[in-house]
Amino acid sequence: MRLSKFFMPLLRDDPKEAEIVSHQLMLRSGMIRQASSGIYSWLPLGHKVLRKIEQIVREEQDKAGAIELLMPTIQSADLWRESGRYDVYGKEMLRISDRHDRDMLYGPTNEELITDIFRSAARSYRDVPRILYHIQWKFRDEIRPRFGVMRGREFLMKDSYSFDLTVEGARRSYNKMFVAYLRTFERMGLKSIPMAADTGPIGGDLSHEFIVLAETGESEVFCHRDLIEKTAPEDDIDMDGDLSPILSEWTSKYAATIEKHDKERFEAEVPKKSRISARGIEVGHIFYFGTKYSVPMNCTVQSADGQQVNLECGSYGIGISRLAAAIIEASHDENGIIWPEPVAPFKVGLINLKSGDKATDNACEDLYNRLQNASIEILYDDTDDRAGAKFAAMDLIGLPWQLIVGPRGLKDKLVELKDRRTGKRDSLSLDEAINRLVP
RNA sequence: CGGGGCAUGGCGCAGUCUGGUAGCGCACCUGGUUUGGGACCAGGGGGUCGCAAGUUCGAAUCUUGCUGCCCCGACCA
Repeated sequence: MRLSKFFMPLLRDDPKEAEIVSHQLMLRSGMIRQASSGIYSWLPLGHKVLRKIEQIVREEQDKAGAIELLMPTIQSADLWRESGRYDVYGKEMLRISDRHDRDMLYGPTNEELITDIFRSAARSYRDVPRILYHIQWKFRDEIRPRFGVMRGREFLMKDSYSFDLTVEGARRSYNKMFVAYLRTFERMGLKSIPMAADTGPIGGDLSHEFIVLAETGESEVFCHRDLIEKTAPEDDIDMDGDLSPILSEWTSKYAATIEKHDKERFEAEVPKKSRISARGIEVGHIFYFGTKYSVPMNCTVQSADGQQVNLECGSYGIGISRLAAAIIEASHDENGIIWPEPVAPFKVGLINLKSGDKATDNACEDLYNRLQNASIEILYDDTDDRAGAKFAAMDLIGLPWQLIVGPRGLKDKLVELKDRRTGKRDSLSLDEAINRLVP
């Protein structure tokens, strides 16, 4: 993409409404624009990041055997009356009526809808287990939206729902999602730590929050140092095998958010040098809730011995739009964003230091074409801004690599490759630069 | 929802107290000089001062009502 043809409105100053760094940087880098309180448009740069995150989540769900579908944003109130949640949910639920005065709502979550879908299709124990998921926008009319997309009213979520015949089966589904989540966040360059959590209004008795550590995170968390140093299971893990050892490995050490923190237990269980107290952001939440919806909504299958059995269920969320902000909170410096490569909107920013200079233009065009042909995502700053402005803009938007081309280096047939994270620059020939960028 | 604050060009702000017909920096356009970390000079374009009613010869400024947005708290992926 040529910057001169792209749509990326940068701001030099922080808009005054932005309080936290991810919100400031998302606005300044032209990723998002506020439409109204807690509701955002995703501009091209932000949209690319959102899609990258979404795709990683999708791949890890698929790998765990979950099956993608898509449910609507607008739901009928009838299903919610059936589960009993219509009157319980409160003002967070955006209630609307259609032209026939039917009660509708913009879905804050989808347990009712998926249960309705599943009960109408599943007849036999052979139809389970299944994990179904979708990636869809949700709306919760928060009393006070804040921090940009970190706590918006409209947000993009991945939601999975598991259906099993038995409690043991439901635990296996839960374990799959648990492991999938570890891998998902690690692929995005994040350190996530599963922490025991309240089950909240959804109910149930087994639940973990996945917390990403970030200095500017919103909640205070406490955990054993070993958990920070742990890495997620490898790519070759058998998701259909017994995952419970991994679960115990990750849940046997102390980890709690401030809400669940037990200071005495923390100090009793964890040696002083291993105690971590930090800040974090909740990016995922998994629940096992048994028959909470399958009983009132009569979601059953027939078992091998001929009985009608209510299914054992769980739900598993990942805040996709929130992750974009969480990644920035965890990865930035005073100059701007530092994208981990797997979620970067482009891999490389090509900086032409002297547009209009023939040798420089030619070298840039050559690099641009060759990298494009190698399927490298590249943003070419071909504008006639001054060098300093281009450096500042490229640092702000945080592409992992900057390829810097100017007359000074070209005299010796060299260009510079700068690593955004470390700031390290290497002078290389054009061919070497390309070899470094093409895997 | 309780408490506090803000609303003036794309962004950041001054002007409001003390009423006289709108200004600054950045950004944008034109020309020139520049050109490796947010250049300089000159000349331009862009604003029903959130909305409505009122007071007044005259309202960004005073009064009343409304709306939107932000911050703290309670709540939350």
